Order: sequence, then structure tokens, then C-alpha cells
Amino acid sequence: MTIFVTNLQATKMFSKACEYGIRAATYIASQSRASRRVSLKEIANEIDSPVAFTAKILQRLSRHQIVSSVKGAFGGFEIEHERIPLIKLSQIVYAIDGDSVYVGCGLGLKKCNALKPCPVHDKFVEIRNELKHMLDSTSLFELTEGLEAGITYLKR
Amino acid sequence: MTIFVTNLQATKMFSKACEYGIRAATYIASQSRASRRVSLKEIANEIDSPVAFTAKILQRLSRHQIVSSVKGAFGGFEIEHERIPLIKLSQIVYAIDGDSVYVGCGLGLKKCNALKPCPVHDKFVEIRNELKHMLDSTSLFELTEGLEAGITYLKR
DNA sequence: TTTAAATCGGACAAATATGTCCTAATAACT
DNA sequence: AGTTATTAGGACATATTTGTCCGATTTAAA
Ligand code: FES
Ligand code: FES
Repeated sequence: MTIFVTNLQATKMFSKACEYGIRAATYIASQSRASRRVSLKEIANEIDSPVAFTAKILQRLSRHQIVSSVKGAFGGFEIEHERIPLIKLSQIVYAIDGDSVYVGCGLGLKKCNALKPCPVHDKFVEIRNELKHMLDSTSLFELTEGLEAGITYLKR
Repeated sequence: MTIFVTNLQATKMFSKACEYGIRAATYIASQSRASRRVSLKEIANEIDSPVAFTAKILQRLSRHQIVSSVKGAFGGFEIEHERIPLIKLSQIVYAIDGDSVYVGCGLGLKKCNALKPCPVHDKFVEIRNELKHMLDSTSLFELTEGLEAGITYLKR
């Protein structure tokens, strides 16, 4: 007899939406560097994500002016060359997940608050700061480099 | 006119279950140091968590032998003094969230795989390793210290 | 031995995140 | 002007996580 014990949840850094968002933006950026505007269908195919859900996420990125969208036949998504190195991961995360990275408490208290810290506050804040710094300092351009060199992948 | 744009999800390190688990274990540990066995009701009250949900989580911690439970009147939860400094946060996280911290890819590819890495792999792994190290090196004892000194809190 | 206080664990319910479908709007091409 | 390919966005559907309820079991005390 096999007993299945369902796991409650996974400790994960980003939401699915955010994961798709970063992958989509990275793909768009890499194609934009070759002046190719790409369609939703192509994006979803290349990053292996659900089409309609990806559409929602791209809408957000578009409203936040991270990607620009062009409607109609031959439309699609693109990012202006010169902006690619300027767009940081943090902007994408913020557009999709909001500011929770910045305000959340590691143990789920209402807000992280150094004046009334939870027991893991110090250690948590340290790691969160490193995460923040990574997000703030990593540009879309950096992410496309490995892709174009064929050493990183957006799907498997 | 106010328009509500529902946020998709929050970027968070731990699941709610895990947050409650750490808070509960910390409270039990701090009381066990004073040789007080504590009831579910008391725990939920002290960490401000839903009683029945907390019960599930404590069951897990109990099955994983992180806390020991005593049934019946005057029963409750406790942790043997000498084990308190030996129990690491990583064990609690593992008991509740499984090994996802160790295998997950930051961009949601099937598994993190250095041989076919996603574009954020290097940066992600670095932070994840720091998180792992923090979880592996932080004991329940450490978390109780601030509590007993009155400088950290399990609820607000 | 009865009663009361507690955990255990299954089934259920609600909330949230993820994912789908359809219609409208837009733009290029014929 | 009509057709086709595309994004925009609302409504809906499904999956997962979070949370509740209740009966069974256990234990100590009256
Ligand atoms: S108060 Fe919990 S992380 Fe800052
Ligand atoms: S492959 Fe994505 S984090 Fe390692």
C-alpha cells in the first residue's frame, strides 16, 4: 500500500507569474537585439508557458512600460535596444509581484519591522538585501548574453 | 472612480505553513527551556495563527521528530532541552516544504541544472546557497534568545 | 469508571494563484 | 471595404494553498 503525503507548498523565490515574466522579457530582449518583434504565440512557445496566462503577464509588463506592444497584424512585443541594458530584474518583479520583497517579514508578521523584529529578522534581512541587490543590479541585457552564446536556456 | 488591480502573488521566501511552523517551534522551544509543555491552543494564541491549521503543521513537526507531542489531558508539545540547540531551521523547512529549496530553479524550469542553466542560474544559486547556509546554521536555540530577552516577537 | 482536556487525522470549505476562453479593438495586407 | 493576424481585457475554470470542523483516541484527574 502506498500512502501519499501531500506536500503543503514549495519554498520558492518567485511566483509562477514572475518566472514567466522574466523568461518572456528575456526572450523578447534577445530577439529585439536582432530587431525582431515577437508575437505572444512565439514567446509562449519559446519559453514553454501557457499562452493566455503569458498574455496577462505581458499586459502588465506593457502597462509598466517594460516591454512595448504593437497591436494588429504583424504586431507583437519588443523592447527598444537602448533600454535593454537599463531594465533591471527588480522592475519586472515589481511590476508583477509588487513591493512584497521590500516589506514582507520572513515569518509572516504584518510587515518587516526592525523596531519589533521577528526572531529571524537579522538573518532574513541580510539575505533579502542580497536578493534585492541582485535584482537591482542584473539587467535584461546580461540575461540575454548567455542565451545568445547558447549556454543558458529558457526552456528544457 | 477607483480601479483595483489585483496583484498576482507575493515574492516570499517561505509558505504560510512554514512561517507558522518556525514560529510555533520557536515558541515551544522557548517554553521548553523553562520546562513548560504547551498546548496547541496556547501556541496558536502566542504566535497568532489559526488553531486547526497550526495543528496540522505541528503534526508534521511531530512526525519528523522535531517536536514531541503528548496526548491527553495536560498533554501538549515540547522539545527536549538538549535538542534545542541542535535543531536547525533547515529541518523545519524541510519537514514542511520538502526539498524544493534544494532542487528548484529560480525561473521555474523543471529542476535547477547547472549543465543546462537558466539565465539567472549563477546569481540565483549564490543567493540560494546563502539561504541554505543560513537555514543550516541557525538553531532553534538562537531564535529563542532574542525572544527571552524581549527584543524579538512572534506576533504583533 | 467517568469526565475533561488534550492530540490525531480525515473530510470539508474558503481563499488565492494559475490557467482558459471569448469578444473587442487594432493594424496590415489584399 | 473585407479579411486576417494580432494584442487587450473581462469573465470564467481549475489547481493549490490555506483554513475549518468534527469524531476518534489518549491520558490524567476526580
Ligand atoms: S520582522 Fe520578520 S523579517 Fe523583519
Ligand atoms: S537552472 Fe534556473 S536556477 Fe539553476
